[in-house]
Amino acid sequence: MGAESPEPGGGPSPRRGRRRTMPVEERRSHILAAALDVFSRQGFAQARLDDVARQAGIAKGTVYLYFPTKEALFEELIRSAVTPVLSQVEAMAAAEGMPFQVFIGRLLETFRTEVLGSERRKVLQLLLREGAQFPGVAAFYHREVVSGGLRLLKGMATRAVERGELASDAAARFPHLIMAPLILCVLWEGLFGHVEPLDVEGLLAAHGELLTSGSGRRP
Amino acid sequence: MGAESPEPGGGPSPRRGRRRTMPVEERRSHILAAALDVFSRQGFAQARLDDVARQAGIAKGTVYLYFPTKEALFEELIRSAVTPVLSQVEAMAAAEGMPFQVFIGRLLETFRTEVLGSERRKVLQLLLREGAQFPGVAAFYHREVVSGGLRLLKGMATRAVERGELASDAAARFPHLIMAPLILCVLWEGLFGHVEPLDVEGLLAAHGELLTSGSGRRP
Amino acid sequence: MGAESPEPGGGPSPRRGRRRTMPVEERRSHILAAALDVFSRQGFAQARLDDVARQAGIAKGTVYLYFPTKEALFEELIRSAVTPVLSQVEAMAAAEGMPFQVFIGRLLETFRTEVLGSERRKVLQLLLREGAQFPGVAAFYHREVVSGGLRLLKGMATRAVERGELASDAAARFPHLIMAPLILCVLWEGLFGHVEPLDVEGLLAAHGELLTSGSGRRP
Amino acid sequence: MGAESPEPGGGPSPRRGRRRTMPVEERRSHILAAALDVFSRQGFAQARLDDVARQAGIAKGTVYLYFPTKEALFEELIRSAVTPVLSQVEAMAAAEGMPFQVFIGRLLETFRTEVLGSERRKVLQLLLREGAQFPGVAAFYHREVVSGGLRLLKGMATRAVERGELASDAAARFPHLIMAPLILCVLWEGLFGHVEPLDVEGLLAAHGELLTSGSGRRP
DNA sequence: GATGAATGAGGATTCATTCAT
DNA sequence: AATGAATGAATCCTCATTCAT
Repeated sequence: MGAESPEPGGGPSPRRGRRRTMPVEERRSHILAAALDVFSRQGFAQARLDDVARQAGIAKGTVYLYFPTKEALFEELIRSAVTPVLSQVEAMAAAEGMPFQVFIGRLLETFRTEVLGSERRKVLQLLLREGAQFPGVAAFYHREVVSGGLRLLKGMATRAVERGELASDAAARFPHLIMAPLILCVLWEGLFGHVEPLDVEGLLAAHGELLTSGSGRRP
Repeated sequence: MGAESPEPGGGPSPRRGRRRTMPVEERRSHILAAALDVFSRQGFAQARLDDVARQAGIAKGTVYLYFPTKEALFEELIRSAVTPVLSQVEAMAAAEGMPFQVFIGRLLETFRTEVLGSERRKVLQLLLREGAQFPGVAAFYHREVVSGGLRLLKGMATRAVERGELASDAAARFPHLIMAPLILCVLWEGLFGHVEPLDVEGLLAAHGELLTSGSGRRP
Repeated sequence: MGAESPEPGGGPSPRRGRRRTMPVEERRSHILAAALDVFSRQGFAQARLDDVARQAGIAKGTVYLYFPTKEALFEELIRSAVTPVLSQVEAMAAAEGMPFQVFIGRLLETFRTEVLGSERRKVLQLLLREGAQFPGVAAFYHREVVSGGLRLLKGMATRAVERGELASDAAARFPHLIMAPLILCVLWEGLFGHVEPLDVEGLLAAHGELLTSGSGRRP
Repeated sequence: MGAESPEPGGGPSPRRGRRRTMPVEERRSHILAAALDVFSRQGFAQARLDDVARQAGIAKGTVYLYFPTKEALFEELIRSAVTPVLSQVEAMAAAEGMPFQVFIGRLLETFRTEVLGSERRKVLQLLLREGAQFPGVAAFYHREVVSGGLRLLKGMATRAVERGELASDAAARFPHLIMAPLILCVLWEGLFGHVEPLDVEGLLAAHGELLTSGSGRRP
């Protein structure tokens, strides 16, 4: 009757959590890193934003100060991890006169250290697993990475064929073939890594061998 | 699975007089087929049992008469789709004296029609996407399919090297390389198929070419 | 590792609640009645669907089998309580030759018993309080009740003026004036009812008096 | 805004040198004005303190320097808008010998310009909509405005009856009847204003006519 | 066996309130 | 005093699972 509040028992209670203010971009990265970890471990749908927050050392609601929805967080995750990879390979490819065999060797090595051996592996796994549910992300990734990457590889392979470094133009026509085993490594690690670890180094070496097996100028 | 349980309510069950709308196994397959379709379109977590039931033309509760949980349904899905594929390739490999190049050609062709061009494609996509969340299923698949498949390919490739059909033993050491582009095709279709369709036939042909490029006895 | 489930601790637990199946329409009404009660006591925004469910004696999720959203529930609430009232007054007005004073008396009496003294009072209170937040509902109510009601009153008042029963055509031009005190009663009950109860009967009688005060044929 | 802050690096704070951007009372009114606008547009529960702050041109936290809770803000809102209205009418009523008809005319006119045509309309709408959720506010409003207002009207009407200016004592017994159409106007504007605008001037004139219809000394 | 209405735990999202700066 | 990032309780809604028929 005389009570002012419509629901006497309700209302938020006092807070206790410690607060740390942090540069916006740094916190953003923290959240993205936590999200990458949680999403890649649990899968997008299974992951709880709560876990992401806890992993990032912040409160649930704080995530929403940086990303409007769970989906947006996922999309940003993929987006933010994209540019660095490609540019590195592009730089590598820019070196004129590099033999195809050397290029492939460096490419595989780069992939091994910069993707398989880093957090980027998780990004790629995430894309491979969840991409079908996020057409926009898949299209973005295709546009920003796949398309350019394949074009670059196609160019290198084509040049190699023209120079007589490659007996077959298979890789020039389908540069996908250069990437396929790399993708396989990423997948294997996620699926069967615990059952039967893969000798990635050996596999990639063998792949390089196969790619350039018919190489050498035929008289 | 649940089909064998006696009347839960007790009392004498007039079991023989009952006519089933459909043989148990047939209904099971219907459910599995529906689940495959729904799961592969929506992803395991996103898929609703309601949709599976509707697609199977039955009531939601009926699914639980055949599979105890959603996860069990998923696991059965993968399990039930496994055996047929392998045996076919094994039969193919059994033919003595078949040149490696021919074997590879048939393998790729079989994969193209029997996997990419069939419902099995969905099974594989599903495994690739969800396998990491189902360690048991992944282990099962590795044990029942991957392991044996790789062993078979390894044997074939090794024989080919011994016969001098292959210049490099790369594929013999890492038969994964034979499968990688096939896996790539399955992935591509799910991820980028709508953005940039893949010339699967061409790619597989190029792959076969590359695999056997150094082949043939050098004079 | 060998566990099948991605999250061993998760998943729903067994249920205990009693279930009662009930004719669909009956259950719908139960929910609407509960919603009316809860919404009118707490206000739409403050009300929890949980409370509505508890009041209806069902589980939270069951509400969603009958109404897609909280808003839809609110809208149905208003919609479902609309038609009966108007038709009753229309029937009353249909009696030819009824003196205006008698009509007004009956109208006020009907409003007192059928609205103020029933659940419809809550519907009206709800509409008055929340209508501004639900333009669709307000428009619906205007179209289905207000508009027709005012037209009816206007007709009656106009006839009364023509017959010389009313000295002033004020009510004929603005039949809203006939309704205003009724609305006031509904508001008062919700706002000040506990502080100072209103003598509704007296007020309505006085209103009727005032409406027809100048009545009687002037020579 | 931030320009006034002293050296953040520490040292003794020269507090006396601080100039406030704005006198406390002025800022309070700004917040109340903003709250009135936001609350009356969105409803109390739906309104966000964030919006109030933005509308007031201050930060969210600043609101809490002036009002302890959202509810307190609402209550102050109603409280602060109360006194001015009543006193004006009281002043008007103080004029001895004013004919009732004239008084009513002025009252309605005052209401039309000072309430319907001003921010006070929003206060009244807010009270009518949310009052039931704030018993304390409703009681306050009843005590400070309604009660006194009705007493005043009752007095005027009673005098008019005694003077023979009114044929009926209906309005003297229930001065609510004088207010009812005014309330209706406020409600209508919020509910149906966009669907069917109300001719407020006409309606109020008709109301005045009706109130005094039997008036004038009968010869 | 088959059904599908009912259940209720779970999780994304909101927002009043706090507090370090 | 003012700020606004951070907090986390609260709640709508979903959907795997159950069970009365």
